[in-house]
Amino acid sequence: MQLSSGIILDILNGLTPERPVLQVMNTKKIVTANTVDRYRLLVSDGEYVYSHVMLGAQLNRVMENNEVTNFSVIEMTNYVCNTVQGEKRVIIVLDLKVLASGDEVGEKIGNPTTINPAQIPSLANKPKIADQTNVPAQRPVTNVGSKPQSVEHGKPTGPSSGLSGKSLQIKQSSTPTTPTSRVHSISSLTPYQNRWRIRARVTMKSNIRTWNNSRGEGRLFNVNLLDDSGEIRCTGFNDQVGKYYDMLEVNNVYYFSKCTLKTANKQYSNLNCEYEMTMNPETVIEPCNDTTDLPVITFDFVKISDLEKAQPNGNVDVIGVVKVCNDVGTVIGKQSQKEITKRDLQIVDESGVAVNMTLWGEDAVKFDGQGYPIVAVRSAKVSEFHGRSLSVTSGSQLMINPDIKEAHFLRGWFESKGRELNFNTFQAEGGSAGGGHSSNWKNFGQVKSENLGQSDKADYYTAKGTVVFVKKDNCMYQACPTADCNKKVIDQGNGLYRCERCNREFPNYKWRMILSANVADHTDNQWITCFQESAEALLEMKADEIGELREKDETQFDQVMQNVLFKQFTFRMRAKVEKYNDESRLKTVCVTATPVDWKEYGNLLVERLAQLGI
DNA sequence: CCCCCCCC
Repeated sequence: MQLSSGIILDILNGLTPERPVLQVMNTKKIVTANTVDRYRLLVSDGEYVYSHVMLGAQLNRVMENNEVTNFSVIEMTNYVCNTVQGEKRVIIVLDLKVLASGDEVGEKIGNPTTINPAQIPSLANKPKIADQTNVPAQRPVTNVGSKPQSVEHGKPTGPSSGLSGKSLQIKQSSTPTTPTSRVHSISSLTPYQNRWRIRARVTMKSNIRTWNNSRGEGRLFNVNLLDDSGEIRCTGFNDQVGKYYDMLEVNNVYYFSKCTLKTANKQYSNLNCEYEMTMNPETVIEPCNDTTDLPVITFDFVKISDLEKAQPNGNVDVIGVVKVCNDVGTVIGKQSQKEITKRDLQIVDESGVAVNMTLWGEDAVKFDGQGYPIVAVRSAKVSEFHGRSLSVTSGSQLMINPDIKEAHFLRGWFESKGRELNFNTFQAEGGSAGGGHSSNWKNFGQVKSENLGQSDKADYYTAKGTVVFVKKDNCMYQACPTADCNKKVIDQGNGLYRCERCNREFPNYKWRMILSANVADHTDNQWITCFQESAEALLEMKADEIGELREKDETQFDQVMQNVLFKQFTFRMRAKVEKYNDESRLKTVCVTATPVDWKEYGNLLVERLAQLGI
C-alpha cells in the first residue's frame, strides 16, 4: 500500500494536493459539553506523522461504524488546512475514502517522524521553537495563493461541524508543537485562541474598586500590560483580586496565560488595543526576572506651562512638586448623586506655572502632602477648568516621589529656587468682565449655522444682543443661606427654612435667580439662562433686593422686569446640547452679561468691514 | 461582572 510520501508537509505549507493517501495511526474522541463530539486523528504519510487532524463531524459515522481504525489507509477526497491560534495548522477532513482497513494493513507503514516546525514557513523564522528533531531536506515550497479557509467559512462543513475552539484545547501528550517556553506578543492575542502566553510589564495598576449595581456587586482592579508589540488592559474580579492584586507590581514583568479575551470598549480605555483581558480561575500569572528586552515604562512629560497647548479632555504625562496640598473634601457626583472624595493639589515645575491637580477616592484619602512631595502622573486627564487643570483618573498612574531623573531634577530646582518663586496660573476663559478682551464673537445666526455647542463639549462665544423678553415667573427662589450652598430651601411654615443638602434648618434664606431671557440680534434670537450674577447684571439690581420687591411690591418688581427689555448687552455664552429624555436641545447659559463696550464693539465692526474689503 | 472618573 503506497502512502503519499511527504505530502503532509505540502499541505501544511499551503498546498492542496489532490487525494492524499495517509495511514491513520491513532484516533481520539474529543468530548465537549456544548457541541457534538469530534474525532481527532494522528496520521502518517509514511515520512511524517501529524496530529492536528480533525474529522469533520459529518464523518463521525466512519468512526462510530469502525470503518476507520488504527492502521487504516485512507484517501482524503476533500479537506482543508486551517491556521488557528495565529500559526497552528489544523487539517480538517471533510470527506474520505477508506482504501484499506486497519485489520488488513495491521502495521505501521514506513518509519515516519514528527514534523519539524522549521519546515513550515511562518514558523521557520521563529528560532525559539525550532526543535532539534532530525531535519529532512527542505522540500520546495510553492504557494498556490489559496488562502486556508477559516473554519467558519468552510463551505462543506455544515453548521455544526466547525471546529470549536474548545476541542482544540484538548491537550495531547504526543503533540509535537509549541513548547511551553513559547511567548506570544500582546498584539497577536485575540478572543479566538486559548493557548497563549505573554510576557509583559505592568505599566499601570489601579486601586481596588468595588461596585454594586443591578447586575450584582463585587470588587475589581485593572492592570495595563506592555510588551514590544503593544499594551493591553487586564481586569481581575473578586477572587482574582485577592489572588493577584498584591503580587502584581507596577514596573515588574510577568508571564500571563489563560485570561479571557474580549473586545475592548474603546469608550473606557485609553489604550490602543482592540481587545482586553479578564482574569479567570484558570489564569496563570508568574513573575519573570528576565526583563531586559521588554520596553520600559516611558513618560512623555509635558511642562506645566505647555498644558495650555494640551488638548482638553485628553491625557498627558506630568510631573511636578506639590506646592499646595488641600484637605480632603467631598463633592456630590452630578449623575451618580453619590458622595465622592477628592483632594486638590497645586503642582509646580521649573516652567514657572502652577496648575491644580485633583486626586479622587483612595488616592485623595491616602495622599500625604508633607514636605513638598513630587508627583508624576502617567495619563493625567486635562480639563479646561480655570483655564487648565488636571485630574488623576482610573486610567492614570500616580507615582509619589518616583526614583526617576526628572524627579531628582525637580527636587533640586525646588530646593534651590522653586520654593521662593511666585507662579503663574492659568486663566479661565470668558471670566473677564469689562476690562478684558472678549473673543469668539458670533451672532445668533452663526451660532445655529455653525452648530455651536453640538459637540460633547461646551462652546463659548460672545454676542451682542438685545433683551426682547424675560420670564418673570419662577425667575428666583429661596436658597440655603450657607455661603457655598445654593440649594432651594423648604419653607417649614414655622419661620424656619430647611436645606436638604446641609440637613439643617435656618431662620433665613437668600434669594437666587434663574432668569430665562430671550435675546436677539439682526440675524436670530436665542433663549438663554442667567444665573445669579448675570441676572443681576441684566436687571441692574441685586437678587436680594429683587426678591424683596417681589414679596412686598409687585408693581415695582414688574417694573424691574420691564426695564430690562430692549437693553443691549455683551453676552458671554456657554452653549451645549443637553439630552432631555431622548430629545436633545441646545442649552445656552449666559456666563456674564456686561454693558456693551461701544468702542470695542465699534472696532470689531471696523475689523469686519475690513475683512469684507469695504 | 467594571466602565463612575466626578466638583468647582
